[in-house]
This record gives sequence, structure tokens and C-alpha cells, in this order.
Amino acid sequence: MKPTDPGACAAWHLLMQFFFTQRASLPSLAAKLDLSPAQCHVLHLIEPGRPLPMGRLAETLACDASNVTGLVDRLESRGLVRRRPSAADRRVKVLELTPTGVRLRALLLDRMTTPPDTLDRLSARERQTLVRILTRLLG
Amino acid sequence: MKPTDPGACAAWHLLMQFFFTQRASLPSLAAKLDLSPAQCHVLHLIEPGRPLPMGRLAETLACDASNVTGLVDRLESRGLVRRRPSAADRRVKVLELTPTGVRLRALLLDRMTTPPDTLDRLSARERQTLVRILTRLLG
DNA sequence: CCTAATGGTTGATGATGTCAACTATTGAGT
DNA sequence: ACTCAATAGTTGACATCATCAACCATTAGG
Repeated sequence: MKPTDPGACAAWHLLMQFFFTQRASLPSLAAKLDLSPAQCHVLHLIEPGRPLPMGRLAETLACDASNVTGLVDRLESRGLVRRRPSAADRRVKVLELTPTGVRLRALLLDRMTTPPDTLDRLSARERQTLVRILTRLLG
Repeated sequence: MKPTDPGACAAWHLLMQFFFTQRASLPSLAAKLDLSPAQCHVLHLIEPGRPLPMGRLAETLACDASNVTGLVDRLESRGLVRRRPSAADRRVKVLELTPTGVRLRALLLDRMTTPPDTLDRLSARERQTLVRILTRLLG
């Protein structure tokens, strides 16, 4: 594939547009749940029933560990997340969602379905194709 | 389409994953160009040769106008963007990229092609399909 | 053991984002 | 033409996000 391949270029252009559109719409969506974009990101990454070490969170967010400290401080003070010491390694603290956190996360994911209903524009077959392609793309 | 339709659910889940993955990778990518994620967003939105009023930028970023002031201040002080008074309405200031800004924007868009080469995993036909579907989705 | 590496916190600092108050300009009614 | 409300952008105060350097506790290797 040439770097200037028109198909790839168009696909890439649209993916960037999708990304930046979502990026612009996240703050107001987050505000409705009294969250910040960064907090949404964290909530998205902590799956219910899957405790996540703080270091792993920092790694996935690709940010400094000290940033995670503050982020979790605020989420914890709002009762959405709990820090628990790891049994295996006493340096490590793992994060898990509180019941409130689980509920809010579900609400968040529910509302993040792009702008209202754009997915409805696709046929079942197109959605299937989109899933297949994105799966490969994100591998 | 039911809210629980499995196809829609899977597609939506993947799109969110794509979004958050990009969101996590943007800061380090931006840092390599001495930019912040927000500055990348602005640079993406100001197309070369298409002056953009500040108010319109605030609208598209879905943020407060005062935020745009600071954002543009920093970009302008780095010589990437220029403020010009609008001839039609003296309240309005339109933004345009400087030659340096145009170059940096091109570099940015070039480097934002997801993690290295994942687009290569798709066949030309798949890319074509992806373009068609995304176009409909973002319409 | 001693020492180096790791996980997380703290403090300082800059960027991002909001809100309220302000200035300048525009536009609509009368 | 004149007044007055609405609009575009800036400023200042403040919370959040993000980085870095320094630090403490714990772990792991020699």
C-alpha cells in the first residue's frame, strides 16, 4: 500500500474525523454525568469485577503515574472507585468500581453511542461488516 | 433497531474502543511535535486556505469561547496561526494557518494514521467499505 | 544483607477548561 | 437617528489535567 493510496487516505481521514468529533462531544456528555473526559476514560477502562492495578491504568492511559493518583483521588472521593492493597505485592494498589461506579459506567457507555442514533443509519449487514473491519483494525 | 441488538452493540463497543485508544495515544504523539492534544485538535480543524472565525472554532470544539482565546494565544505565539480581523464584521477575528502551521498540520495528520500501519491490514475492498460506512455514520 | 529497581504519593508548575464580568461592535425597533 | 439587546472576543478567578523531580515503602537480585 502506497502512502498516497486514495482508499487508505480516505479511510484514515474519516477515522480521524470520527475521533475528533467524539473528542469534541465528550466534555458535554461527561458533564451531564458530573464527570470529566479523563474520568470517563478511566471509568471505561475499569471493567466491573476486574480489579486493575494503578500502574496498569497509567500504562494504558499513557500518562504519568502521579496523574493517576489525582484522578483516582477524585473518583474515590466521589465513591465511584475503591483502592485495595494487592495481596501479592504490597506496593501495588488495585482499583475496583463500587456499585455506584458500576452503575455510572453503564450509564456512560450507554450514552456514548455516538450522536443520537447515527448507528441506526446502518443496515444490519453494514454493522456486521463494520465490526469485522474494526476488529481487524484494532487487533 | 433494538437497543440490545448484538450487531449494533458490538459495533458501538469497537468504536468506543477505537476512540479511547486514540485518545490515549494522542498525548505522546502530540508531544513529539511539541503540541498538546488540544492544539492538535485545533490544528486539525483549521484547514489551509480556509480562514475560520474564532467563534466557529469554539462551537466545533464545543467549548467556551474564552478557552479558545488561550488556545489561540499559545498557537499564535508559536507562529503556527494568525488572527486577522474580519472585513465583514469588526467583532470577528478569523484564524488562518501560517506556512509553518500548514507544514506542522500536514506532519500531524501524517503521523496520526493509527498505530503504525494497522490500515495496511485491510484489503483495498475493505477500506472502500469502511469509507462508505463511516461516511454514512458521520454524515 | 545491601543495593537497585518498582509502585505509588507529594509538591511545583504549566496547560486545559469553566464561569462571570467586561469592551467593542452589530442589529432591530421605534 | 437613537436606544437597547444580542454577539464576538478578552480578561481574571478558579478547578482539573498532566508532567517532572523528589520521596517512601516494598520487592528482588547479587
